[in-house]
Amino acid sequence: MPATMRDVAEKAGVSIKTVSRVVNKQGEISEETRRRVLQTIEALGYRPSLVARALVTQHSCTIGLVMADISNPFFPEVARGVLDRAQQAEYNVFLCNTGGNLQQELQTLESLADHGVDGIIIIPSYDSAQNLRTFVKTFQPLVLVNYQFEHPGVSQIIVNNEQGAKLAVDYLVDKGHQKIGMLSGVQNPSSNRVRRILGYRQAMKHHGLAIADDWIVPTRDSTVECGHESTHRLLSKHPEITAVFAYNDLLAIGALKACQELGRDVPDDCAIIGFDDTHLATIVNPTLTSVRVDKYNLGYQAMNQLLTMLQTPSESSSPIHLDVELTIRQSA
Amino acid sequence: MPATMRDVAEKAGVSIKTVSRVVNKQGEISEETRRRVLQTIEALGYRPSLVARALVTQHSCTIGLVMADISNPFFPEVARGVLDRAQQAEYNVFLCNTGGNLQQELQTLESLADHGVDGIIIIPSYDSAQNLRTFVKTFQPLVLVNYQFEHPGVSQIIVNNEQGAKLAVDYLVDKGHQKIGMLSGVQNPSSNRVRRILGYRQAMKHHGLAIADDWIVPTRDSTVECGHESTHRLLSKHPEITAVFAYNDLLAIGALKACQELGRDVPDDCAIIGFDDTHLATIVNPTLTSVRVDKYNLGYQAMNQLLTMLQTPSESSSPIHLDVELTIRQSA
DNA sequence: CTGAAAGCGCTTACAG
DNA sequence: CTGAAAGCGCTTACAG
Repeated sequence: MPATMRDVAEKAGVSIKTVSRVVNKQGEISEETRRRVLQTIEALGYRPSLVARALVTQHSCTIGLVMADISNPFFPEVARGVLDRAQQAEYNVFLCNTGGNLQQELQTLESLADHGVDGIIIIPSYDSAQNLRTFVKTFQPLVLVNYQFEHPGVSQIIVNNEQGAKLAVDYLVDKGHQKIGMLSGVQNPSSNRVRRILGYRQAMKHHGLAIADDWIVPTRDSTVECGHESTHRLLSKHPEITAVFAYNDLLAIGALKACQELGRDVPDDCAIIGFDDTHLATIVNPTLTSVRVDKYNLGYQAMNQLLTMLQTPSESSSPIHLDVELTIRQSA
Repeated sequence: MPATMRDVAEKAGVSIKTVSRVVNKQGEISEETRRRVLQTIEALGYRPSLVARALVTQHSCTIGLVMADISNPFFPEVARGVLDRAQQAEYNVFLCNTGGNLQQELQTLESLADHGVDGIIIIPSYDSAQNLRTFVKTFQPLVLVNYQFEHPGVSQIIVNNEQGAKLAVDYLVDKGHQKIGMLSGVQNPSSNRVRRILGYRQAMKHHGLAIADDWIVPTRDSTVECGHESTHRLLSKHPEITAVFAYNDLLAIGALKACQELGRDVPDDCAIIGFDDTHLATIVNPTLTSVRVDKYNLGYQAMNQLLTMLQTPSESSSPIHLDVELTIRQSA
């Protein structure tokens, strides 16, 4: 049985309240009492129970981090950013993996609330809107990563997707490409997806370049396999295309494979650019040029924003946009 | 302010205790009262506070998961296994990332104890022994992943490293290789490392094959770059080597690059086998043959073992060994 | 089948 | 500078 505050108080011959004051460094205390209490704490190896404290302060120093799939190389970096910032502030973090299942997502959120977390950071799925609407009624504050959803008590950290697509297209055009295809990812209305497509369209337009409708190919999934298949189809049907901009690195890596099989040299016969700049980009051959998202910072800023909201609950922030850059490697 | 048990009791016109009984499905209750209480709970959107419950039951339904680096592709899979099993049992999981820093590891462990977790799963660093000895005195139960440390209240889940090395060597020998080098990873006494080297030595011996001392090359780090450099040196100094067994996939991928630069075809001029079978193995070209570790299951079994210990605290288990297999792809 | 009392380990006003 | 009382939201014996 670990020692309690009462144990310390009895052994030191003071009241519980005095021990509490020493532990929390609040109020004036005679130096002598303080020392004696501190010694007793040391001797008994006393540590305050955060559970008991949480019950009375309604403040647990814990938060929840909810995402679809920690196995996806994008997420661990975000998690690390959250964890590092949380640790600085002496918060502990519950990690929850929903597997992209909406029902489980809602259960998870409620379970976190039951555990008394002070706030939640969530990277929603494209179709989480209903869950968020339901949940935000009973729980705040919330920080959303890469998700458009305005609500009091809710903050958003969003990657500048349009800028990323624009950087990719500008670079390709600068290299002399005019017929640029896009692997646009799973056909859903995720704002990540919509905005990357939008950025691509706008950039092309800005350069006075036309886009054939079927240069933009949605994929069944955002995997290497799908990138591979889709690129095969795209380049067979439209051999005039000399560059491919992919929704993410996995699709881009699939495109790399397809070009190899089609005997098209990368980047000379076909340039390829990915998105996210995961660690996979440096491992493939040729290495992948990719739009770099500072995933660690995404998590770090999300936690930082949550801490701000925890301090000043009134805080109603407009979305924070995170800039991206283009990391140039061999594939383009 | 969320509704409390007292709110429900008052509104339903019963005692707090009766509400508690309904919520916890314990004791006999007249069907009519039960229904009325349930209705009130629904109406008020009441959810029991797990914090309050934890304080009295000394049982929080939370555990801690401690690791060095969630960014390393090995760990997210383990985490997923832990999370899935935890969720089945309605446990929530605190994730802690130590960055391999021993001081932070200890602080993290103590912070988890302060938060009242029921148990902890830790993937220790090679030099965590002192921390574990200190911490286990005040906190149990503990489950260690891939770490040798016998103690009451401590269980271990360990990958069968020797078997993995043996599978790799057996396969290479079967393919006609006799001079097999090894990239043995960072020179530290981690049991993973020691046992993979041991397995390699034993398997070679078993086939009657000699090993020159400098066929086993430690690396500065376990990264692609180090695998790259080390393989360059190894193959320049010992061109007779026709196969390389690497401590992990990253080193093996570095070896792949080195062979390419040296003009040695993989697998014909030099076969390469990695360890862990991370998702990187399928992405490189040629794809990497690797000793498959069921990382998800490693986490799943760890959580399972922790749950067992939580139910029967006496449980003093011997280490659980997880078998591995060889996933054959193009590199060997 | 239901309830009043005590207590989990702390902190928060309120006194002195 | 220090303490006694009440209470955070529950559960655990103990009664009836």
